[in-house]
This record gives sequence, C-alpha cells and structure tokens, in this order.
Amino acid sequence: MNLYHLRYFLSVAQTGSFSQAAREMHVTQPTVSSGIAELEKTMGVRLFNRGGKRVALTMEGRTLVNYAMQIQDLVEEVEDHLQRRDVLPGEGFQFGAIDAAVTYLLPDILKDYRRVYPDVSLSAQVAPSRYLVDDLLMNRSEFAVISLPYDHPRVETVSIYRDSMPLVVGASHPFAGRKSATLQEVVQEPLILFHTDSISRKIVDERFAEAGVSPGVVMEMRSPEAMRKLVEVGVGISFLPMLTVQESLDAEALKVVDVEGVAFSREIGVAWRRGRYFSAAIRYLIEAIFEAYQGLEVWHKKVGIAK
Amino acid sequence: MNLYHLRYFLSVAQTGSFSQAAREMHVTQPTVSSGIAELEKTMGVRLFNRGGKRVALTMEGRTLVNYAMQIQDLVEEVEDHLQRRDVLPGEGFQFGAIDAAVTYLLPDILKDYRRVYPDVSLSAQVAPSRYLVDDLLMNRSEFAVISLPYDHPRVETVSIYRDSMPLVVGASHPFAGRKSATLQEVVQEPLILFHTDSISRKIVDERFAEAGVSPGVVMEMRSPEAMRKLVEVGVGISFLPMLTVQESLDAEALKVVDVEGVAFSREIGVAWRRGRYFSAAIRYLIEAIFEAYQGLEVWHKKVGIAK
DNA sequence: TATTATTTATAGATAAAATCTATAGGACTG
DNA sequence: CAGTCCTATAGATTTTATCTATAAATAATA
Repeated sequence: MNLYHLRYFLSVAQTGSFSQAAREMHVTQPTVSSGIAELEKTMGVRLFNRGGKRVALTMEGRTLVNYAMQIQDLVEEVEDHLQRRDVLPGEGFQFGAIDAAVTYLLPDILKDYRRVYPDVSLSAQVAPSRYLVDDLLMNRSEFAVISLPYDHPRVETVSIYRDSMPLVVGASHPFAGRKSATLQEVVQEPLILFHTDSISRKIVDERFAEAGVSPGVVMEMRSPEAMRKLVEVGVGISFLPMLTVQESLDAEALKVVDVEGVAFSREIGVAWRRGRYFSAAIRYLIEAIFEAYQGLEVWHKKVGIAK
Repeated sequence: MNLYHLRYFLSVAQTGSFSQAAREMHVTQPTVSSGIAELEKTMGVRLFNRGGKRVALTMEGRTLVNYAMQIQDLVEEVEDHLQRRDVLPGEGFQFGAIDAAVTYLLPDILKDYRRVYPDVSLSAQVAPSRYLVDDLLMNRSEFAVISLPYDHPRVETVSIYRDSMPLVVGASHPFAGRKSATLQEVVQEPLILFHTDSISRKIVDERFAEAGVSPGVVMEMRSPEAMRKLVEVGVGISFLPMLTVQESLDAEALKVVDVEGVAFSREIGVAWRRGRYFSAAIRYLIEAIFEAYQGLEVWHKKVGIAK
C-alpha cells in the first residue's frame, strides 16, 4: 500500500469523483482508478459505489476514510516535526563525562541548555574516560567529555580546557611550608595516584619515566574526591587536577608545592565517534561547551560548519 | 514514502542492524539500506548512526519510531477492521422506504437489526417511491422499499409483499352495508385517490382504463393516513392499501366493499441501483426483510449468493 | 598485529509498480 | 438522440523497488 494511494482515496471521497480527484492530485484519471482498485484489492472490500454522476463511499469506504485521515495526519505531523527539528516530549540523549567535567565544567552549561531545550531529557554517564569511549564506539553515547590525549582511530577529540595537575600535600605535611620540591624528594614520599588505566596516571607516569625515577605508590584509585580526602588527612601526597582541589586549597586544607623542572597537567576535551551525525539538539549542547571554554573553531573544522 | 520502508525502518530500529532487519523482513540487506536512505532523503534527516557493531537511532530516528509505530498500528487496525467487516461506532447508512413500509412492515425487522448491529446508525428516508428511486440513482440511499412495479433500466426490484387495495368507505356510507358494488357505481361516488405520480394511483387508473370508465376524483393526495381519515368522516370513498386501513377496519370506522370483477392490489418490494455493491451490514438488513416476507431466492439470483 | 568474519554502502541488472496515453463503454443532459 | 462527462481497460513508458555481486569499513580472533 502506497501512501499516495491513500491520498487519492481521500480526494475521491471528498470530491465524489475520480476525475476531479485526479485533477486535484495532478495525476491522470486512470492513475486514480488503478490506485483505488489496488486499495480495494488489498483490503478485500469495495470502497466506492460507482455509477451515478458522483461515486459514493460504501460503509467500508467510510471506515477507511476515518483511518486514512488519521494516518495522513500522522505522516504530515512527523514530516513537519522532523523538518523543524522539534523534539518529542520525553525524547532525549545520553552523553558521557568524567567526574571533573560533570562536577566543575558543565553545571552552568547544562542549566542554560535546559532553558533552550526544556523538553530534552539529558542522561549523563559518569565514568573514567576509557569506559566513555567504549560507549562512543558502541553508539551508546552521542559524545563524551573526557581526559586527553586519547588516541583511537575512530574517535575524534577537541580540547576544551587545560587543567594543571599540581603536587598537593596535606596542610600538616613537611612540604606544606615549602615553595617547591625536587622530583627525587617526591618519589621518597608515599604517593596516592590514579589507577593505571586512567589518562591522568599515564601523564604522571610519563613525566616520571622521562626523569628516570620511579614513584613510591602507596595507593591507586579512580576517585579524585577520595584521593583529595586522603591527602588532606595525610595518608600521602598526590598529583591531582586543579579543578578537583581548588576548594580545598581555598580552605587551606591542602597546599600546592611546585616540582622543580616539571609541570604536570592534563587536558579535558570533547570526544565523539568519527564521522557520526549530530542532531540539532545535541550539536547545540556540544557547541555551548566549546563556546564556554575553547575549541569551537577546531570543532567546526573537524565536523564542517554546516548547521 | 512506502509503508514497507517504514516497516524496514522499525525493524532496523528494533534489531539495531540493517542485515538482521533484512533477514527478519525477508529481503536483502541492500533493500533495507536503500529503503532507509530513501526515508532519510525525504525526511531530510539522518535516522541512524552507522559504524559500530550495531547502528543506533539518532534523536530524529527516535521521533520517527514513535510516529511510525502509530502509523503501523493504524494500518493494521484498519486492515483488520475491514477484513472482519466491523463497523465503526457512529458509522451507518441511509435507506429509503415508503410510508406503509416503514410504518407496518419494517418496525420488527429494524428492532432485530439493532440487536445484531447495535453500532450501526440507520437513517430511513420516508418519501413516495419515485423520490426514493432518485436517491438510489444518486447513490444517496443504499436501497429502498418502494411500491412496485417500478420500471427503470438502472434499478432492480424484488417484491416482498402483495398488499391488496380494497375499496373502503366510511361506516355511514350507503355502500357500508353492502357486500359489493359495481365499477359503474363506484365512479359515481366522490373518489379520494393518490396523487397521479404515485404507483398506487397508476394501478387504480389502469384498472379504470381497462374497464373503460373514468372516476369522479374529488381529492388527490399523497398521505394514505390523511386519506383514511377523510374516508372515515365521509368526504369520499377510496382505494387504500390494506396495510394502512387494517386498524380502521378492526375498529369498524371503515368498511371494505368488493368491486365486482376487479381486484386492486399493489406490491411492495426492495429496489436498488443495478450492479451496486452491498456492505455486509447493509446486506444483512436487506436479507432480513426478504426472510420476513418473501423474495430471498429471487434476490440471491439477482445479486449472486456470495456473502 | 595480521587474519577472518561481519557489517553497511554502492554499482549495475532485473523485476515490479506506478503512471501515462489512447480509447471503449456507460450514464446523464439537453 | 447526440453530445458530454464519467470510469474502466489495454498497452507503452517511466519510475521505483529489489536483487546479485562486490567494495570498504569495522569488529572479533588468532
């Protein structure tokens, strides 16, 4: 059954004439005839009584009119809907974000977003970067805000924020009063580091490897918040993202100590599956992130500026 | 847009795979690919993000799923509906009937009919036969119960009832005590006859013409009920259908007088536009009429026995 | 890391359908 | 009874849908 045939049918029902319907639909009369004939065949009923000056709907025809109009309406509605890029109430999408991003970078942006797209329900998946990338590859998330660099042939990334990762110590730690320490001094201390599968850990490990020293790791974990607490109470010292420790620094529960000759930092960026398509509502959120921090131009270059 | 394409689309959305959907729909995978591509082109949006092991709906895709399912449901519903010959609530049809039929022949049948098809709303058009036939020719009525004979190349009729049309006189009329009267006597009396456009009148006129006499008409009208009243009060005498006067005879307000050598009667029958199609709900009513009176076999022969 | 299997896309051929032109055959109108 | 308007049908043509074969990309596996 072709949707055009339903259109012809409704037109015949309304005008009471095959010929007139044909003129209205801008096709020839035999087209309408065969369209109706085909409908009658597939439905197994007569839809019109022919013969008079005007054809007349049968009861079955009247039933079909009822349904055909509803179907027609739905088709028009969905076309309109999709053309206008409206969002169905209850419709939404999922994206991924690392803890630091969802806690410190995104709240204001998400708040604004809900004003623009109040009907879009957002689902943020919070996990370490590599799990978020899995979601991207499986098409389970539309995009993700992760730690960079992340090298994968089917994932593209654009940096939005450079976050320093200073050495932090508890307020009562011997280093607390000092301006700086050497790497050799640091590796003597009990270090609390991210798990080896994290990007931040990889960055730290690389710096240590470059310097030819190996750290005395006492604890590995995934939660920067937990690590911050442990450093505060003096279990060890750590390299933690500035975003995570800013409040503790303000409260003087932690102290930053420079490490001579070495700067630790990690970048945070937006990642997505290479070549994927972005719905308008999703693209809007991504671009809001780039606008709030940086990377809009790079993003445009990578996905094309076309809205 | 083809309805099959919507089917393919829903299957892909559900299985998350073009290939699997193709297997489910019993078509090849390129068929599904091009079907989706065509949908995406006409809608102007991407419906799936391809690439992973599974394809994933875009937001627009999810919107379309929503509508496509509704459309699908409606299509299935109407097919089911029509195949089962169900009747939509509020749906109905119109038929015609002469006064005598709707008053005396049809009430019980219509009552039964409402038990079988409670959702079908019936609209009975009551008028003289020739107007009812106009409705038939214009496809405004499905069928009509009219006076016979009615000769028209595009109308078929089957008799259901032979109604005698005796000479009736008021209880105080000179003829009232007599068993019979001659035609010569009758034409001397003031006659109240149907209008010349009625079939009953034609029958009466034919009998008079055959006998070579012409009646003394004092009044012509269309309503047998009014004529009955006029005869009762003695304005004149008349030939009236037995159906109409039975009650007055029982009440002895009227008397029947035989006319020597002549029998007046008219037939009542079902008429319909030649070659027309009858919906199940309509056919049922017509056949109930034939069963209650007569003519079922003739009807079957004329329209075919196929249910 | 290379190999194998599976996925979607594409090109070209084939089959199916929708549509058109021309015309026949009814049915209404004057 | 002719003229006009209607729907149905036959056959040609165009469009669309589908299929086969294959390429390109990706995921899983050795």
